[in-house]
Amino acid sequence: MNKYDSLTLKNQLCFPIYLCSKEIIRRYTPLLDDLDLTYTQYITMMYLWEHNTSNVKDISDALFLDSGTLTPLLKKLEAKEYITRTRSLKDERNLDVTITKKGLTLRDKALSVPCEMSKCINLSEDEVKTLYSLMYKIVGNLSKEEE
Amino acid sequence: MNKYDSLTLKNQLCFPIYLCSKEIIRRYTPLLDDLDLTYTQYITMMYLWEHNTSNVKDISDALFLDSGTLTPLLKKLEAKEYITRTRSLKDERNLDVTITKKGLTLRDKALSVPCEMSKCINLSEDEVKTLYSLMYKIVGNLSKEEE
DNA sequence: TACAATTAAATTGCATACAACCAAAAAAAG
DNA sequence: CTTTTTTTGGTTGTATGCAATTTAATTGTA
Repeated sequence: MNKYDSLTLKNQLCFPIYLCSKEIIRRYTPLLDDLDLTYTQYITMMYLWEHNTSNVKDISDALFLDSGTLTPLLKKLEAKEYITRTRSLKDERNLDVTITKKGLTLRDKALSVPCEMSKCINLSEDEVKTLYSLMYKIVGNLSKEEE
Repeated sequence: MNKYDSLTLKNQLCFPIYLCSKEIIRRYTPLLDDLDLTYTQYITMMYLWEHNTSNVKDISDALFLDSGTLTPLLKKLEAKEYITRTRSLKDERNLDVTITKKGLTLRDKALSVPCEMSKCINLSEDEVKTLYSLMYKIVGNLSKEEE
């Protein structure tokens, strides 16, 4: 026990969270290769599968990604013909992002991914529930402090 | 309840983990500015504060970062004069990474960081313990599958 | 001891991430 | 109805991350 104990890796809570996130995303990669999606593109598609049409701001708010990340990412999804990008007629500042037929089709191919992932994660239902709520609690606490 | 329920953001466990990691790192940034460190550089220094001397492979194993990430990062830490990089005499394939006096001094300046962070995270001791063990459980499960 | 296999870093290429800044459009204020 | 402010996306710059490849050094083997 010494004065620098708080600065050891094994006493960090953030480090395993960081590890966990990285390793999970690394594990997604081969599962998503079939869909020609990266992890970030996958969650973007997931948002669009639920909403069909949206814009950069709403996607940004939902996924906690800024335009510097989203603009090139959405261009890549457009290049793969999973979405379309058009200026809104009502408000030219907005960019309408809409899923295509090809993008919708992808949803069926993606159905096996969540199941495969949860097999890798391999937690009990209770553990998943606990973890889920703790994660959102932290995210909430972090944004609370920020106002 | 429909067939695509497993593909909604709110039913993902991985998404809040990913969010949490990102938001925590974003919160580290201003705290680490004083030390002229990024988050990844910070955990690398943390490892070196404990070990004084190491090499790329051991750092890589400890931090789950590959040489493609570490090589440029260590060069930056060298440029800041926090570490030295020299080829090992015993085995020229190895790169000796050693902390400098300036790098050691940094440790005292860093002492306030963990405390500040845990104030932002704001979880109870029990919650921290639960979360910590669940995170390492997942990391363990993921690497188990990988042999 | 030659030669193959292994190991450690470095390099290359691609995809995030975010801060900081910018430009255009729309809304608010006077 | 101008002028100012705010909002929305885009751009630029810096720093990861990782897969795949390469190079050099060392180890194992016939």
